[in-house]
Amino acid sequence: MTDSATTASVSPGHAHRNGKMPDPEPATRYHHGALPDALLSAARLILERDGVAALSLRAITRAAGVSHTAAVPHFGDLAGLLAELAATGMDELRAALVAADGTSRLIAEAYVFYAMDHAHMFELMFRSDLIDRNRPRYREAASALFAILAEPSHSSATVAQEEDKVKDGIYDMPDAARYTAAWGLVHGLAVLATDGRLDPLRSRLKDPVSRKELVRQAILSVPPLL
Amino acid sequence: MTDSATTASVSPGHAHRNGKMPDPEPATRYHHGALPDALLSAARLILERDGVAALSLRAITRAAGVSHTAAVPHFGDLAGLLAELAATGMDELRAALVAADGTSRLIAEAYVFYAMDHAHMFELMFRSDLIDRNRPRYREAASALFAILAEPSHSSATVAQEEDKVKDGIYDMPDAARYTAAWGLVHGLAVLATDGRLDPLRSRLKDPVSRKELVRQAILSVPPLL
DNA sequence: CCGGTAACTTTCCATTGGAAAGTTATGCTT
DNA sequence: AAGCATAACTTTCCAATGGAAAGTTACCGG
Repeated sequence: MTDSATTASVSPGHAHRNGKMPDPEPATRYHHGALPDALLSAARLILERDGVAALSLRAITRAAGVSHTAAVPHFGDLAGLLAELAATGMDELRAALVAADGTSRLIAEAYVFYAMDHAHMFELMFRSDLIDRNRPRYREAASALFAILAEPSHSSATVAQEEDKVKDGIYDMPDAARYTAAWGLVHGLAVLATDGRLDPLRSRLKDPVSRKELVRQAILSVPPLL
Repeated sequence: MTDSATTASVSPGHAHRNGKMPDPEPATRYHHGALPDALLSAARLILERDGVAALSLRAITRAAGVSHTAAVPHFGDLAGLLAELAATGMDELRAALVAADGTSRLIAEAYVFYAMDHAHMFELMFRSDLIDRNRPRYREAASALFAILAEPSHSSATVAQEEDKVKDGIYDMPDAARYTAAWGLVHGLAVLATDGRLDPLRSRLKDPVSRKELVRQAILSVPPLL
């Protein structure tokens, strides 16, 4: 087969910069109008359905109904496109952490659970060999994510104390060490869990529990770090 | 270019099953005699020099001076070969942990430092999309590695107590949670550090330190888990 | 000595990302 | 309102990949 199965054809969407409608419904048109979004949607679809390995330039463009080089003007190359997609994942993870507002343990849980609930996206987000980490969009999303983890407002100290500490975004070692440990813990748990690395242990459990429960207990076994 | 640069030609090695020397030095011979080892050596060379992305079947076989399908009889496919290579990495990491015998913090440090000192190998070891995790050699190496982390002998309890606990390799939840957290922490730190994810934070440090120092402080900021 | 089989090589193919060059439409300028 | 620069695409081409298939070579047990 040449394509067929993977052809999900993401619709154009129409959003010309000016309000002018370009044409009612010309089955296929040369200038797509909203290709970047269409490509990202198509890529997301493929990612969620078939995993990162299926994210080929050709599969994505095929799903969007364009030629396999059509992404170049917008994203440069595949790594550029995937970086933009990964950036949306970063945003979502960040939103999940913000939503889990509360104790540092709930934030930690939110990090790992997001990864488990969006394993493919999470993998893409940290596959440095696949994405162009220098894309501004990605850089900012990534740093905004870390900012949540390094936000001292979760701690027990007063607001005034903490606002003082974070001045100019400069950290002192005790804080940096704790943020690093916290990120390391949740990221490691996320990676191990989504990769099935915890299952051998889980199957040797006296009374078995779900992946998430094991992760939760693991987080609880560590005193709050933030 | 077709090859040249990547041609590192790993020497045959000679180890015919019987003691009989097959031929003094016939520049090239059809039956290599020790292809599996030669391929693994070549792969290791390429991995350490150029990273996992360079680990193509063709590059490896080229470096070993054989045709690009010569690995099939021995390893099945590329994922099989890489799994064997990754297994040796698992063994080395395990050895490093054993050598770091002592407090659980030193073991944790050894885990992360091995990853940082052998970043490419460490990446391969956990790239489930590249390796055939079902290969017995890999499975055993991986489980042996975890066994070190889950070895209660690092704790403060008596030998008798612990030997009792680990009976039949069945864990109860409190232990499992601690082992999971410990592995998560060191693995996460290893992944983040080797991927350069800690550098943005590091550059915002009041008084900068090396990657390793940051990692060490991070580990120290967490109470011993094992 | 000979036949079976494992260890290789050669050839072939589908798939990939990207470069290069051609085509089409858009919108800015006058 | 016309036309022209240019951005958004398509087509074609290429080198590289992993693996299947079929052909060769050499070892090894009888």
